[in-house]
Amino acid sequence: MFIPFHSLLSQLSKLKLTISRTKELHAFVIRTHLSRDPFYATRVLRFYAINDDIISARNLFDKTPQRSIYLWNSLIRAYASAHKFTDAFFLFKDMLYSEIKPDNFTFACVVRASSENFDVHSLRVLHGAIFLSGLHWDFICSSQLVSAYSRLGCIADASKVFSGITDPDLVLWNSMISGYGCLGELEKGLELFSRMQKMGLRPDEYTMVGLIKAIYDPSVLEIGESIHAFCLKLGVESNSHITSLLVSMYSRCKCMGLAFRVFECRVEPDLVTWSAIISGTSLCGNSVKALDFFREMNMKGRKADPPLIATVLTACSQLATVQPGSEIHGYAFRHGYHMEVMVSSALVDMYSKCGFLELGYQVYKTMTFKNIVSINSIISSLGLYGLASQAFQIFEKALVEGHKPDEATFSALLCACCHAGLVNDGRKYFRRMKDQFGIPANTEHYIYMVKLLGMEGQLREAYELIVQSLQEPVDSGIWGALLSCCDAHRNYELADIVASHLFGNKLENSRYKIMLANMYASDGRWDLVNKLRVDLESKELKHPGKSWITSTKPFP
DNA sequence: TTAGGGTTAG
Repeated sequence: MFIPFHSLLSQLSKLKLTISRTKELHAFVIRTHLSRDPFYATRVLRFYAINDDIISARNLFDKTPQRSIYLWNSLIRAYASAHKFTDAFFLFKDMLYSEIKPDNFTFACVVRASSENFDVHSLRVLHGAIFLSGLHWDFICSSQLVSAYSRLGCIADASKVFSGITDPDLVLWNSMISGYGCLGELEKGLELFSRMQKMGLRPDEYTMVGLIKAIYDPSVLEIGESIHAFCLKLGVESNSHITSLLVSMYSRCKCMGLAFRVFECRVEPDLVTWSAIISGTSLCGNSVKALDFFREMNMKGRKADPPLIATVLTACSQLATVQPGSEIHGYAFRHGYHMEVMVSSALVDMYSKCGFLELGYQVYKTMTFKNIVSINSIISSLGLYGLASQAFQIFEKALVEGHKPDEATFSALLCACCHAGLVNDGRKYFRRMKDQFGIPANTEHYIYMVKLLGMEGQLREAYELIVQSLQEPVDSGIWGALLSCCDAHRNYELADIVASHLFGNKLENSRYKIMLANMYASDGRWDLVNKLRVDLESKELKHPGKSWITSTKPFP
């Protein structure tokens, strides 16, 4: 039968085919010398890229003497989307030495690649090159710069790029709002949201995604509900991204009633939305119900993919029994997903949290492909069991094998140090993280360090570490950890200093106030205890009578 | 006058 290839050619660059059909078309392209035409060369190259045949794409590129900017950009993009970042950057460098100069789309592509490769250094170099090319006014370049800086947590840089644009378009506003959203900077996101509307721009689903992400906990539930209402007004609530994000948002706000309602409005939820309801339910402490959702999904004939299996395994790891988790292991095996790195890492985590470290270690050992996620999960597991030295060995071996540690690796290592009480090793890893790997310490790292130093009674050192290394306002969790140490060591002098930081930056909450009140009570400072009690009771907190005071000293 | 390329979810 005649294969109507000519009819396929018009949509060649968007065509995803079966392997045999791809081979046929490949043969056709060679037979007809189609790729010698500069226009078709690009289309064919993109066709190869979309069909995961990057080698043919490269061959075609090499054999095309007259390369247009389209051809260059298409191959750079093909490498970047295949996460072959080194190849993408090498090709970009070749381009700089060729007669074709990069345009705004080339820069947008490599900027995105540098952020996906977590490479801040390259990003800054590219930003400089964009500036020198005079492309910093371009919307396509600048929106990508805003997104890339935000993805890497450099929100100040993102904001600087954004403010440099006089009349930003919708995509630029959305990129900036999304950047703030990822960091939970709700106020700033809302401010931009209001400003863009004053400028006459109508928000769209991307805008709403950015805002929903900024709703981090129950204290801002009401704002979340207003954002939800705005989605209804815009008519974007049935968008699958919006649905799944609303489910996650209500779960973070511990408001499962609303999460279920959003979920039920969806006739055919996609896998991401199923995943959101499963992880949300589990996050709110009901892993049994989370597994019921998984069963329901299967009854409806939906087949889970590796990320969804990993989510279900995380729910299983919250249970006291290993049986559901091992059943999911069987499910993954039957569907051929047990060797997927995402699934195996979740299995390691699940088995160790359910009390079967040995089974988790077996899974880890049999993994054919390991990445930093799986390495982090075995380090965490070993740490959890107090086997710090084995965790350290895995870490060193991973370095030798060329793995690049990330912030979660150091969280796992510091956690292992905490469980084993290894203060000096903790200090050492904390230092190496910054000096050797250039990873800035995050809130979690500081909390582990505070706990570790607290164990040895080195409270001053912990305090100095916080004030020297972080800019105000320090995340309240770090001060909270130090406050607990002050309580344990009865260091009321330092507790006062910590309290002044907390109150000075409006970071105090009822938990810290109760902790402080107990310390003041133990210290006999009843005037301060009463002041805090009045404050707590005025906020109608449910702490009847004096029961929140646990001090052993008598209340006068 | 043929081409594509910038912001979203687990």
